[in-house]
Amino acid sequence: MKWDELKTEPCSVARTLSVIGEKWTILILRECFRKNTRFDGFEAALGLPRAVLSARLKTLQEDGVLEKKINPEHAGRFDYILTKKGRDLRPVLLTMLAWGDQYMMDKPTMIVKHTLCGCDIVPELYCPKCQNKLEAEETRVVEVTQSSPL
Amino acid sequence: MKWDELKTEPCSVARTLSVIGEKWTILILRECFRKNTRFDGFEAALGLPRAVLSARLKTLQEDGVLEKKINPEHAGRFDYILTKKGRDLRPVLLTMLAWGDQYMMDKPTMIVKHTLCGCDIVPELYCPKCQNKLEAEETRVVEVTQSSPL
DNA sequence: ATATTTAAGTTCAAAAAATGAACTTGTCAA
DNA sequence: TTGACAAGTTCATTTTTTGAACTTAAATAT
Repeated sequence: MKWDELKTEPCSVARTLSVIGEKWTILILRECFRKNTRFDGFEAALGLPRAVLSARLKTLQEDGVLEKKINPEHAGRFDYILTKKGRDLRPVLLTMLAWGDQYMMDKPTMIVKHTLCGCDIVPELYCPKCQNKLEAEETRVVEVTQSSPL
Repeated sequence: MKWDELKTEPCSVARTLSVIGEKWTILILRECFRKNTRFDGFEAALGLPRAVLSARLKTLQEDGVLEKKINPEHAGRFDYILTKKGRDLRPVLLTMLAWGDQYMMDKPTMIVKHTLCGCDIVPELYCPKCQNKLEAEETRVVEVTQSSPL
C-alpha cells in the first residue's frame, strides 16, 4: 500500500488516518476543540509553518471535518469550526489524552467531566451490558465485511 | 513548538503523539494488535520502506510500547510484542476504528465483542454514573495542572 | 559439507515533504 | 490615507521518505 491510498484501504483505522494521520493534523484539531479557531491562533499555539497549516486546513475542509466561516464581526478574518463529523473525533483525542496522562506525564493533568451529570469520566471504554471497564485483552473485533479484524 | 519537542509539551495529547504520531506508526501498531509480529509481516501488510519500518520499531521499543523477542522456535527471527503500555493504546485504535466505520466506510465493517460477556460493544465513551453515551458536546476537560484543557 | 533460501536488517541516491523567511493581499483603525 | 494586522502564498533550503540494492546470519535443501 502507498500512503496516499489510505483512503481506499479496507480498514477503518487506515481510512481514519487518511483524514487525521498527517503531521500536525491532530494538534490542529486539539486547538479547534479548545475553541482556538483562527489561522494565526493555530500558528501561535503550534508554531508550525504557515504553508503546512494552510494545506492541512484545506484537506480538513475537503474531508468535512472543519468548516471555514467568515468571522461575523470582522470580514477578512475566518473561523475554522468543527463539523459534527469533526466533533465526533473527540473520543479519539480523549483516549489519547487518557493514555498520555497515564504514561507520559509525571502526574495526571486532566479530569474529564460529564456536563450532564457532573461526574468525572475516565475516558476508557465500558461494556454497555456488564458495565465493566474494558481491559486491553477483553475485546475482540469481529470482521463483518472484507476488512481485517483488529 | 518544534515537532521533535512534543515529548516535553505540557499536553497529554501532544506527548502521546510523540510516541504514535509519526507516519506509519499507528498502522504498525494495528498489525501488532492483529498478531502480525514480524519485520517482514509488517512490510508485507503495509508496504512501507524497510528503513522507515526499522526506525519506527526502534523508537517504539525505546518508548516502551513494543518489545523485541527472539522467536522461541527460530533464532534469527524476531517478534515485536506489545507491552502493557502498548496494549493500552487499544482504545485509541478502537475509537479510530469506530469513527472510520461511521464516516469513511460504505457500510459498517466491524463489530467489537466483549470477550467476558459476549455482547457487542460500541467503542464510544460512556458516563460511569448515568450510563449515557457521551456525545461530543457533553464532556468538558478540566485542567488540574499547568496543562491546557481540551 | 556446501549451496540456496529466507528473515532482518543497512546503505544510499532520488523524490517528496517540511521548514522558515520574505512577499502579497485585503480589512480595519487611527 | 497611512499603518498595522490577519490570512495567506511563494520559494530556496533542509529533512524525511522512498525504493532499490546490498549485507549478514540462520535454516533448509542438495
